[in-house]
Amino acid sequence: MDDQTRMMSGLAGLGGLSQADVGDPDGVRKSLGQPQQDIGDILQQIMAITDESLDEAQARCWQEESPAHWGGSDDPTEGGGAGGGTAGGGLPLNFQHRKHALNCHRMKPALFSVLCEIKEKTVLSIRGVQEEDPPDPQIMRLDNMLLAEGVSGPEKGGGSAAAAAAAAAAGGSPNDGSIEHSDYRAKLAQIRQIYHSELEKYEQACSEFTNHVMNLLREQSRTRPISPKEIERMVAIIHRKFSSIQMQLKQSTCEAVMILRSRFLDARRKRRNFNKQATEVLNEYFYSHLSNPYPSEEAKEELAKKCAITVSQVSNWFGNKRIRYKKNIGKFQEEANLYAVKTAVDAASVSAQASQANSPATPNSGGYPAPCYTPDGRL
DNA sequence: GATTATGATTTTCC
DNA sequence: GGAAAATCATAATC
Repeated sequence: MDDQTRMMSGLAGLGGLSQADVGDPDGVRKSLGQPQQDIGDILQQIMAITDESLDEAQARCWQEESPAHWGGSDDPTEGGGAGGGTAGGGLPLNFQHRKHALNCHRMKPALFSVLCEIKEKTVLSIRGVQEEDPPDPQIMRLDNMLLAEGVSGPEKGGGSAAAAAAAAAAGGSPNDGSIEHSDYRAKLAQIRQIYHSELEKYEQACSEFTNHVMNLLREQSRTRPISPKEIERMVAIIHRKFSSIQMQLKQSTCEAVMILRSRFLDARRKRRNFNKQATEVLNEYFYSHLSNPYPSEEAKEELAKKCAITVSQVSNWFGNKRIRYKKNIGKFQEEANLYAVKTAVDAASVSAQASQANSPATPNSGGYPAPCYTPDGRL
């Protein structure tokens, strides 16, 4: 059954109602001029009003209607009949009257529901497919990032968690209490504040605009068929528009956090010398394994634990030490002698077996360490 | 303030 | 991918 047939059959069903069923408010009788208004005529009236623009209607009514008809109206919404015969909006009274009569008609909701149904199944059904968008992955990424950085969601002490993570990543202690750390927190809190303030503004504007549009559509739904579903769709469209603005805000915030974070990490590059004990442990290992100063992963972990530094710091230290020793053996000779003696003393105090266990590769224990190169030119 | 020492990063090589 | 080599950046020393 096509829409037109369905509409007509629906209307035919409505037409079968008795006058008592339909009712007949006085206003309608007066305005339509017939005690038993045919349903088709009502439909025609509706179509006439809804199809034509206000300007067209106004122009037509001004031409068609004689001034004698402009006398007055029982429509309280009109501006009264005296002095000119037009309603508040400048529309002829007849036009206003007819509209009001239709609004009051008991059949209007049924007719409008049929029209809404037709409308729903034609134009809106096409849009409906496009409107069911999945959540935007970009927004999800931005949201996750803002959440992780402590900008959105519950406050993490001004982003101290992120700062701690950044500090840990840089190999430093998160409890440094450095100036950079507090600066980072303060600036992140500032970004957070601006973000929330702007977000609130957007949400408020969105809410206000949505309400405005909803009221407008509800008002218009008195004179043209607008289903609640259509209003919902319109609201969804508005929300999508505002969410695209929100995405820009989120992007800007993410960029600001990234810049701040990179500055913070740069600041963390400020190196701090390892403490004396850590340097001693590392040097001891280096000079006692001078023939093969390449600690295994296990040895690195052990050294890192002993020195309270990270494994990568141990790797860095050995990398630097190897290259610098190789470049200037003479300069390091004294230091090498010192640690050789120390190692010898230590070795004497512990069992030879323990000494072996401590040195997976053949250690240069005892004697003066001398540079030793591997065939490929390495130490 | 210049110099040196040293931890970290980047580039290059195998 | 790991190590060497070069380089950067800052702490420490004079």
